[in-house]
Amino acid sequence: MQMRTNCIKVKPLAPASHLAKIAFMSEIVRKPTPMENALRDEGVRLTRQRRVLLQVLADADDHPDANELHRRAHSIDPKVSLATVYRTLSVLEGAGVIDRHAFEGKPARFETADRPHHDHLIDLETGDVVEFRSEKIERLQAEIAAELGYDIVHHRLELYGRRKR
Amino acid sequence: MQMRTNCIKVKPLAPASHLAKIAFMSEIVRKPTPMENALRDEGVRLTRQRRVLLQVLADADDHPDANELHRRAHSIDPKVSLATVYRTLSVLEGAGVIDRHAFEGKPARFETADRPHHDHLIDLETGDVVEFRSEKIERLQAEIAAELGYDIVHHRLELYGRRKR
DNA sequence: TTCAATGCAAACCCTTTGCACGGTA
DNA sequence: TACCGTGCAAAGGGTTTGCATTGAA
Repeated sequence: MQMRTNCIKVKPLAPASHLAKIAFMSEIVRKPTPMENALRDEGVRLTRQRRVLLQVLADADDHPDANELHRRAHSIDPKVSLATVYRTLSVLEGAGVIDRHAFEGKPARFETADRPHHDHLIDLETGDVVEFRSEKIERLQAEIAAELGYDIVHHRLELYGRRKR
Repeated sequence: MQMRTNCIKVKPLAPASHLAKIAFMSEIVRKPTPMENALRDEGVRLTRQRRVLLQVLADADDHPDANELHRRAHSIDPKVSLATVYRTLSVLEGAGVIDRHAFEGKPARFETADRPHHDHLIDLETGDVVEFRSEKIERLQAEIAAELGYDIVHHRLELYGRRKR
């Protein structure tokens, strides 16, 4: 999801032997992503670890958990620890740039919050997550809460199912 | 919730000094509750600990967690351990006589499954749980899952809110 | 009498935290 | 340079499990 392809500005046709140097340069000239800006707005430092995690999150389209995010980040840069992944995830959640989902008592799974609100259907066999959105359900939820005398702060709707065959 | 008052058959006006004996007798003559029958149908033994937990669950109307259930059961009979509470809760869940809810990554909370399906609104300030049911939402959920090519096995709808004032 | 169920404590899993060091602003 | 963020390992909270013992059937 979300094209974060590469805004990396590199001379085309650079010889392979210069890759390391180019990668280093790209760190400098790349324009800040929306998530990076959000972090800056939070007044927190933009460390190498956080940049890597941001990258991994932007590339993910499968709602990974903290462990999986660490695995991916660590494979890009071994200097990313699991503790930092957790700490950064909290910061990002606080900044509103990612959403945390606690499906069925399982470890929390994360996704970037760059798309409009939606709910989830979880495939019980594969763990796959399908996203959907229903205006009608959203409206009904608000009505119900109002009737019960509450203001909704947030809500969760999860469907657990098996693929029809 | 649910009247489990007492099907205990005891001579009325029994002197207080005989309470212990009467309690013992009531164990014998009390007719089995639906939950006890469900356990028997599962082919598991009906131990003292399980009877106590069943009792506590039947009396609860506040969606207690395992720890709280243990506290209550233990105050009735100190010979109920937390491990047994967890083990029995699993058995009961398997037998379909209780429902387990994992609200917001918090410890699981339980309720008897003797009433029709309903969803929950959680008061973010007090942790109170309000139950509700919406046929419309139920129907919409089924439609959505079908459109996505899935059969719903179960679902969760939780509203998190703050009391209006 | 048998073997499922128990209590206890240790183990588990996910997540958070204390501390001394390291790197961003 | 200041001090926030880090890695590491230890601690935390909820839940499960191995094992010898108990007790329901």
